[in-house]
Amino acid sequence: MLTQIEFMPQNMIEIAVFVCYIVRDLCKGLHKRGKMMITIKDVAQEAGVSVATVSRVLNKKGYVHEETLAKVQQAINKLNYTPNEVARSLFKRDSKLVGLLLPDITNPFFPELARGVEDELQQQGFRLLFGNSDENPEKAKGYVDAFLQNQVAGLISATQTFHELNGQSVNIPTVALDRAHEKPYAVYTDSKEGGRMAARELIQRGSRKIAVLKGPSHILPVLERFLGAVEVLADTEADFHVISLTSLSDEEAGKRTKELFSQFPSVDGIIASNDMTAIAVLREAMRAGKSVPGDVQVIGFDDMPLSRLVFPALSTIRQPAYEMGSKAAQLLLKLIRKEPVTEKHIQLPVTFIERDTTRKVKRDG
Amino acid sequence: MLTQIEFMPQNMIEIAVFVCYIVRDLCKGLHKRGKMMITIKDVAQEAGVSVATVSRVLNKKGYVHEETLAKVQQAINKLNYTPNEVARSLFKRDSKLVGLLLPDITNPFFPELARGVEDELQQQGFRLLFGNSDENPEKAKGYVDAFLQNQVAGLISATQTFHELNGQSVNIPTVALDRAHEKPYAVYTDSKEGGRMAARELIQRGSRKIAVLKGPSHILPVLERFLGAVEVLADTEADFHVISLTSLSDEEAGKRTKELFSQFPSVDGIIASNDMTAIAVLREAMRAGKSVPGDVQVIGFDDMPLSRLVFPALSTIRQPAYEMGSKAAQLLLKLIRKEPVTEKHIQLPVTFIERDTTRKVKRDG
DNA sequence: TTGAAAGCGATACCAG
DNA sequence: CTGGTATCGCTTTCAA
Repeated sequence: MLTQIEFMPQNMIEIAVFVCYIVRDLCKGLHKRGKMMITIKDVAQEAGVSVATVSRVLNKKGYVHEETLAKVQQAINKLNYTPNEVARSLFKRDSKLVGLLLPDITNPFFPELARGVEDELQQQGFRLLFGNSDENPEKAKGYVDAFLQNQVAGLISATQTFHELNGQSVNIPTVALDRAHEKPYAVYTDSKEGGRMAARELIQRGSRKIAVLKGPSHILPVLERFLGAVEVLADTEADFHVISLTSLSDEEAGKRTKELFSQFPSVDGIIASNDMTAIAVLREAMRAGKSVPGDVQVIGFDDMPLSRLVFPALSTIRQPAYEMGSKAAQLLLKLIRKEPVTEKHIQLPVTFIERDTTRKVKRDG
Repeated sequence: MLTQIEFMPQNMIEIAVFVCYIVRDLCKGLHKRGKMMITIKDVAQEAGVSVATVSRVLNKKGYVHEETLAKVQQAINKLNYTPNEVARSLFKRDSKLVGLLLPDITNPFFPELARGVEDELQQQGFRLLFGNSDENPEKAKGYVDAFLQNQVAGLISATQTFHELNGQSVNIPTVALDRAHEKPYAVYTDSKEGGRMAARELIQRGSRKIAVLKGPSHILPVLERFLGAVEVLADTEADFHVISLTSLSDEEAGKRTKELFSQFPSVDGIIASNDMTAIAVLREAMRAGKSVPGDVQVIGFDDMPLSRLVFPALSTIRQPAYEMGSKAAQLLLKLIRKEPVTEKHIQLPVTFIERDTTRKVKRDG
């Protein structure tokens, strides 16, 4: 603000200049003054103390006199002040943010997982920065960079492509959501055992001509569950046929299943890559006029929320998605707080969920 | 660092004191030195210029000499420097973050929507801060506060409870994902017309004893679609029966449908609250041995990805979830950039997706 | 075209 | 117990 008027404008030009000065001075130091925000300074002023003191009460650190504390809290309430997390983060070199990298939230397996992560973090005062990588390394890197630039306190990643850039300098707490022994911290399910389980259950329930839908092998847990199934199948006298899918899309699964039924009409058991493909299989079976589980049994993998809703309700190998998320979050939180962790790798069990696409087993004995 | 050694220690105590001083001085100003990060200063030093200059090339603002520019860029590459978004945000009083508040990502309608938002933002260099409100005002408020404290550049909310706290001082760009005329900016579908559409299609295809599943009326679009359906139904000579659900859970829908079939076995058309409930209905119909669409037609609302996978594939009124998300993000981005917006309210059309739970219409004429 | 310096809001040291 | 102040990494005047 002009503090003194140094001259009286005499003509238009001088007036213009004068106005310019006023405007300039008015704008000084206010390069961005859209929204005013209440700062710790305002609180200090209101309470008649220093910012240091306000900071102390904010963080409940150091000594503050009872009365002072009351004054400060009053000021805080009166002004409706909330501390600026950004300023905090800048100074502390970390934040209350956690980055979550998923292949694709649109894949029905992930929402539950994300929810598990989110619930756990939310309870502990952390927030989620979230991205879909589409298993695209570029995108994944973009997100990790962005997370790092925002000084997230930790990272949870369910993408395959993630650990490749992990080698970089991601030296913040990180937990992976794959089976991944090479990674320092991870939460996963026993996919191979899941595969075995699926095969066993089908065999036990009488299937002898089994088709296995092999998902894209570059997705580790998908490969493992396939391997598990084959391991068991190879050990029986059952015939089996492997169908290699290039994606987990339901179109492809549907199409290939149709072919399967016309090529091998006698197939009496199908182990799908996951629930999504299992449902596609189911649909083709119905279309082909097969009775499920009478003519052909079908078993999925994942146990997405909708699997129990289809008709017939899908039997499947359940991965506890929500729990995986929440365990991962718990682990991460421990790492962030530098609390001791006993289990660096957490393996959650898979379970067979018996519904209506498999036959009821006859009690032996 | 001790710059001068003022005395020579003579005995153990003095040595101890001496060591203490050294340690203290070494630690000075290094309250948190876990991970070193490369700052603009390092780049400046490496390039032999000032930080101001580096900042200029970073932001492509102001004049920078060709050669200087080259030097700086080299330094940046050499050091693999990325600017700290937090520091940036602090100064600029906003960030490259956008807050997304959803009722529950686990509800199959939302992942697609979230993906739409995310894709759009990601392309424009923005990142997503994300929370589930469960339509709980406390939680919603918690998230909005957190978003604000992190200086998000904008907010997208699909929760009912959101606008209540909107009255507060949320003076950053915000777009709502409900039909909400009271809100300044919103993206939504024409739910009422959707409801009408559902009723019309069922009537046109011959249903005369129709049951309408009314979802919880506090969810606006759910209420509207119900109202739309009733509006059409009331205008025909068809009987109809309303079932009030207290939630959109499939258990409740299933249970109530079961009751319905035993109470009114002659019901020949069901308008569900959404696809989730429609699938529950479908399942009960199959269980009850009804043929769909022969005995009873079923129509859903939403068109979730799985709806076409169930058997019989679900006929439904489609809401373009992905598009809603991406439109909302586009609108928000415009607001953030203070670009002119022509449409403050964007209404997206709903469409009838004819699949196999409704009868094929006989061409009239 | 460049650099020095003043912040952005909060924290933590140190001296009182 | 409290206040002054340097600092976090970056942007933006302003003067050179």
